[in-house]
Amino acid sequence: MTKDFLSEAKIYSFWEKENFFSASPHSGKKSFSLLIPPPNLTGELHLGHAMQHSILDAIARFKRLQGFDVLLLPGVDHAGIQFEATLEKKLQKENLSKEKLGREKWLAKAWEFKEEIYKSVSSTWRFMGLSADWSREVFTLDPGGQKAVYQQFKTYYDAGLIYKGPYIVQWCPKDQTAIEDVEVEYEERIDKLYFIKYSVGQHPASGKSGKEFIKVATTRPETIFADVAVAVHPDDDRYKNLWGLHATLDRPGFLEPSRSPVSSGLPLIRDERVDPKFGSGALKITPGHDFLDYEVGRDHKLPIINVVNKQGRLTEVAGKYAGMKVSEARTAIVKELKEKGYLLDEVEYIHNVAVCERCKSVVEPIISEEWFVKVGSMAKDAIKVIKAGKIKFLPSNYSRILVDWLSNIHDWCISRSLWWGHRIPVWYPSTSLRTSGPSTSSGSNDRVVSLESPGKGWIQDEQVLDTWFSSGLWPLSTLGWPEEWRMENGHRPGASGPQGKWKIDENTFSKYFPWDFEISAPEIKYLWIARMIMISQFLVRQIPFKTMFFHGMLRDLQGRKFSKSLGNGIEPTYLIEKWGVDATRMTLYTYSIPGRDGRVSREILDERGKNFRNFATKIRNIARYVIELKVENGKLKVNRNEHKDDKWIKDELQITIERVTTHLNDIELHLAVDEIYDFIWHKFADVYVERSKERRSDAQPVLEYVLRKSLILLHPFMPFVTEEIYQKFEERERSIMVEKWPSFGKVKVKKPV
RNA sequence: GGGUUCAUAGCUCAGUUGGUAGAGCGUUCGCAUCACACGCGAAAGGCCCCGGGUUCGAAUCCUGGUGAACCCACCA
Repeated sequence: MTKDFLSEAKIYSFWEKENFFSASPHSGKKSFSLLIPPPNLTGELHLGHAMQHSILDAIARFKRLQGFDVLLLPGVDHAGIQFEATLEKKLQKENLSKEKLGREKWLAKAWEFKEEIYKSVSSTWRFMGLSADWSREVFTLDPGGQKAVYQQFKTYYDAGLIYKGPYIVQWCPKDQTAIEDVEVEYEERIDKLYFIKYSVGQHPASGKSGKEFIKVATTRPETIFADVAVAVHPDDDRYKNLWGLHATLDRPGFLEPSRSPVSSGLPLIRDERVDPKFGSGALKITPGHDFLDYEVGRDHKLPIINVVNKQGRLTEVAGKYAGMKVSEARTAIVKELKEKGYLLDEVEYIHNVAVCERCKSVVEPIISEEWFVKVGSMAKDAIKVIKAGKIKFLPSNYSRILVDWLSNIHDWCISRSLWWGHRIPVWYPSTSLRTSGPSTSSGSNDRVVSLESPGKGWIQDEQVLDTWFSSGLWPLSTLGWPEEWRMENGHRPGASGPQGKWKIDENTFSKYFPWDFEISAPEIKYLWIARMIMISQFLVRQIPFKTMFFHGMLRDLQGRKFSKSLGNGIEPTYLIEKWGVDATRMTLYTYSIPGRDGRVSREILDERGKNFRNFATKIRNIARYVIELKVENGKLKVNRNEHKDDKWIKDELQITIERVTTHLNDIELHLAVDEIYDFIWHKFADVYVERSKERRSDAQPVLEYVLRKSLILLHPFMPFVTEEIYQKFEERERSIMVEKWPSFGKVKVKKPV
């Protein structure tokens, strides 16, 4: 760490001590609220976070200087799946596991681990100069958050929007949980496409089975035990002769007797969703393990058979293959098919395989009992407010992108088989089945929705809620909803009001909600942004935020996302340690163009970092020059006849103030940075300061004036250098943070004191 | 398959209502000038992807190509 670091830390603690970051709900000032997207508790903050936080902080500081009562609210997200995966790795090293510890002990470990990670996140925030109101800092699993999430669940439940039911879900055998479509990635892989002989069984016309057979193409021969039909396209002439005969089909004979309930006599069905051009045009229908098949099966009222369990192993349905892993079973079954002559053909086949976004293991479509929210009507309301232009999106085309997605929305699967999260607030009498799972179909009449146990003999649902269920509530829960909200609607909170860090203040909710500004990476526009809009609209009939800013993604030079597995990540601390916080922030602003991705490498970032580090030095030197004479001349004469240079620099300053202000209002920070940089270096320093040397004392008042305004203009972007210089330069003010943002009307040179 | 975005100096990119191109880094030349060598002064470098259209005039608007990237859906 360099010297600069220490002084930055000193400045930061000075600001904190002076309470400059706190919002003041009771002040008469107009409010401006910014909500920090809660980072996932999985480790260090990355470059994208650093950019997000720098943008938020610049706007917060700008608004504060403009005289607003600014609320910049920090918090972190528990990030269920990701957190558990990170913790699991850590526990493995200690030779521990979820199974060994059990739920209670594991949760204690988890909270310890949370604190550990949190410390690093929190220190990075302070390090970057984030002027957040730490007194209001929140965590999704805090008591207040629990209460808010419960209220959300209860509201949906009472409105009849929540149901539990069997559903085909993407199941991650490694993370042992259902994951959402949006959490699934597709990897291109080369696999084999197998053509298997299904013989025509009972031939109703002749009464006996003939030698006829049809070829069925599949990439997953191991699910053959869960077949319940074979489907062809209705117009496919190749199979016309079989329809009229009500033929049934048998799978390869050696597979019997398996314990499959449907072991032979598969019906031949016709369905338009079958692509006659693919493979042989005949598709085996396996509703338990394929999304398309699930739908086809449902529409044809076919049974569902599970042949793959949640551990990714075959069930007893598979007879002698039971217990084998999917991949092992596939090899073994193909071998036997080949030996017995049922494998008609196999070809290499490139296709997309669904993998878990986080752990990259192949996900299994599986039937599971899960909780859902019917979001259809909520989505419609969200579409309405978006279409009405109530929310300003940057870039603007995101409003249509979100509307498109909301228009085709499916019910939201909100249950996850994890421990880290908000446990589903549903209780069952201990006599009934309590776990969610494939075989469970507990009666719905005897369950109770409650945050606390309804009493002895009740057992809580084992699952937790999807992380996004609480993240989607973030704009509300951070401001004390539902207690605060009810208060303002005439209800006093009961004795069981929120505790912990959550502040309840009667003015908070109405003053800061809806949020003035929210920022996000585009990749979570559906997971998070769309849901916040739906949820706010449903629960409080208001939009969650007025301006929604989507920054671009920082990528590597090949355009790839930064990821741990690729090892192409660049930590913000790399830049900070090399060039300082202010320069790092400036570098990041040059990439903060709405919706536009940036390609970076260490070398490229270093170029800019170095440049802005030099810029910081430049300003220090300008200040040194200006201050030199200031000390000598306590009093300065105002020159009556304005020199042409003075007039020029003041005009240039006016233009710069106007442009920087406009660009900040439009959230075009890269342009604002450009303007201020160009003005300070190439106009003020290169021209005015140079020329002032010939008329030094005459120019002094203007030098001081321009420097003072420049520092204020630059402060939102480079908070530390500007404060450092300001402290040396001004004696009467406490901090640059309590200065006034310059206006760009007609400004006269202030009479120097 | 559906959608979005991008194509500007050697590199990474700006360019806000259409009016003969800008930054940073790099390159070349000169300078230890008393705020600053993390600097100062100067210079080279671009049919603004290609074709067509609108216009007095287009990097900027429309259309068609070509190339690149991303998002969504997903084929057994």
